[in-house]
Amino acid sequence: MSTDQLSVTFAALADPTRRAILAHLAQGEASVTELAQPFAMSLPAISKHLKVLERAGLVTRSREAQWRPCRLEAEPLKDVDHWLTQYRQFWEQSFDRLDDYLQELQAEEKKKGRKHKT
Amino acid sequence: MSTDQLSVTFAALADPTRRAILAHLAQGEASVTELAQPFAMSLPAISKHLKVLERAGLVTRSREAQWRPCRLEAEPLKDVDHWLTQYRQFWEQSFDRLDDYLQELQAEEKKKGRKHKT
DNA sequence: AGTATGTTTAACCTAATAGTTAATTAACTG
DNA sequence: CAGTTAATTAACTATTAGGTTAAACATACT
Repeated sequence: MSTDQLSVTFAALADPTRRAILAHLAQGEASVTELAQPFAMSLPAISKHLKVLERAGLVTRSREAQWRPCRLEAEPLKDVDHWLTQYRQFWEQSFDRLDDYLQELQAEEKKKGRKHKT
Repeated sequence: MSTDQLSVTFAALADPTRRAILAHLAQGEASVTELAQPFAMSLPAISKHLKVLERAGLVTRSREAQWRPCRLEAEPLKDVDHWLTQYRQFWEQSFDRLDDYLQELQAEEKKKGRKHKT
């Protein structure tokens, strides 16, 4: 796996168990066993998933007696949201065909360029 | 890897080479060799990356002589954007402390519940 | 037909993921 | 101190990811 922040975040999100854990944490803090409860999966497996989320900065943990309460951290998700902005035009253009037209124009340019070279 | 659509999309995005390819395609269609050019990587490697993007629905390809022009498809990114909405409150709440307060309240509830059980 | 260009497939390697069970650590309880 | 609860670590397994080189395939050009 790549080690840049965005790659680590996307990789962490690429698992339904981990996304379900985040959804749970969106309701507030929770302990590891609480988070594990909905899954047909051993506790160590959940522990590993939490470590992945933690490495991605999506979860932080405190200590409280023998519990490690987990808490959602949204910062990496904000980064994903920001990364997405460069593509928003591609699904928001439907009501305004200009961007679409510009894209096709560029595609045409490319095609012509290639043919000249060949 | 999980096979649900969102997992496949996130997994596809979890690689800087593939994200760079998407960024390139945001400028318009491109052939495989054109896409490969910026990378110190063999053509088959790029071909594999494209297959991953294609499986995720982020790229479609047509045929034109011996070229397979690749085109960006934004639909899966739109899905990611939609998935993100359930977390937007967590980074947009800064100017309005109410959500924050509610979250802490919930965390407190959880804590109390646990202590009663134990 | 033969050659050049663009792309994919095959076969292989290495490292990382996602899971398991069993053992260990940590903290509280009686 | 002995026992219980919460969570992690260790050791192992199977699968997948991401890369390589060499060979094959597809189309166009002369």
